[in-house]
Amino acid sequence: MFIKNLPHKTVERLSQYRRALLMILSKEKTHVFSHEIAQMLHITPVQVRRDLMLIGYSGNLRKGYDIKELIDLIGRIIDSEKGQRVAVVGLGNLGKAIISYFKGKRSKLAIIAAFDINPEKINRVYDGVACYHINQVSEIIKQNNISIGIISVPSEQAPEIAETMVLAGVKGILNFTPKPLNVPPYVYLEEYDMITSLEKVAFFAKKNDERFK
Amino acid sequence: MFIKNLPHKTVERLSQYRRALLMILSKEKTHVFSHEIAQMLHITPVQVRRDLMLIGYSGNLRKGYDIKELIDLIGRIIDSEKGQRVAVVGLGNLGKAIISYFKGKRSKLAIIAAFDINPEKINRVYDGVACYHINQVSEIIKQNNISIGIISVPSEQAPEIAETMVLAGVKGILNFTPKPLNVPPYVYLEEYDMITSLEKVAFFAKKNDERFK
DNA sequence: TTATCAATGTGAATCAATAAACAGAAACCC
DNA sequence: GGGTTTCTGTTTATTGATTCACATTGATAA
Repeated sequence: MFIKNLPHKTVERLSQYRRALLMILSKEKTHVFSHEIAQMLHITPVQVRRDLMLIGYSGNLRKGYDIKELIDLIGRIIDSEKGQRVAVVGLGNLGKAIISYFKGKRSKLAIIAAFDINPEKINRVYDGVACYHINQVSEIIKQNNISIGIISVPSEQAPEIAETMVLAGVKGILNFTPKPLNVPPYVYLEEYDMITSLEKVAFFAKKNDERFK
Repeated sequence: MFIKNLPHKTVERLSQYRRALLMILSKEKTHVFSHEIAQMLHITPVQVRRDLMLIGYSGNLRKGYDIKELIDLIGRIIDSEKGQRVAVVGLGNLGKAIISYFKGKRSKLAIIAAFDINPEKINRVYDGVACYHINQVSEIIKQNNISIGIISVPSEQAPEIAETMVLAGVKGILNFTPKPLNVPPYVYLEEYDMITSLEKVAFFAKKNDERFK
């Protein structure tokens, strides 16, 4: 499946649509309206329809969208056909949280290795994921054809880990440290900065507080 | 300090500018150029200057911006004068990670309480933060005038916790569960969805992989 | 069978964010 | 002291994302 230049925000929402649809799939409904999807995610129905238009999916007038078909289609667009493997570097609280949040969620996207520097963690298995020493990152990534790396080490170590990962061949990095990273253009980088998010919430909370009486 | 309608993205970057500036403050430089800030965060110098323009800060031509002054000004804009208190509900791996990431970072924004349902955690102190039973959320929030809540419980419980928090008077919520929440307009809500982020990275990683041969 | 209704699909308009372009001024150099 | 360089500050243009407005159409009901 190949669609040119899907907007970033649309990709995010497709992931969310799929999750929401999987949740209602059981409920013996076969179809769903754009306004129902919209309500689940607190967005507008137009937004939903536009996104579906972008991926070329048509609903039935008056019946809505076929849930199963849509889940399938989203999968064919955002998943990689032959699957993608993921490694988590840094198995502190955050690393563990990521693994357990993600466990068993997507068959096409699997966390298959973790790395840490703490000897007590190495050669153990957490939630089904084996942990190796951090100096094996390159080796394990190459061996297992891992294409995505998650960085959850202390900030100072992030740039070095990123470089190792890039050299070992990952194609995407999700960085949980507040350290901005530098990667070549053929590697997709997503920064995920908890501290900034919290300060942002604090700012707008304060602002709302002033505005609403 | 009061500036009308700062764009969301600018607020995020201000938080990042401050962090970056605090890091170079030691290095006995007193001034910094827009292109230096830009380089640290991998954005363009124009972006930096525009943001600073929006908060009404002027640099010295040829010398750049006074680091100390700028840190101060950002503080006066994004921090609340009398400080804001934060509670974390759900002290699993993620909750702990948040607390330790945040520890000692900002004096005006302090995590002062955590909540869990596990008796082993209750009445203990993690990284300086006391943990209470989850049914005390409302009470403790009111008592301590906590204005910001972080939700890191399992998804199913998120809506209930959010409602409790809102009723107890929080003004902002940072939601780490993938469950979209419904809050009144006077409460600022930020959704922070790790699974979507990872799927997004996977999508663009795949796409890059196809594009760059 | 015709009118009405309730949904989709989409061009055009609006809004938000980023980048480009450039005027202006302090410092520097000769 | 005049010219050049290098930076800021801001206006304008561009790009990206969302919303509006409405044409269209299948189902339903009178």
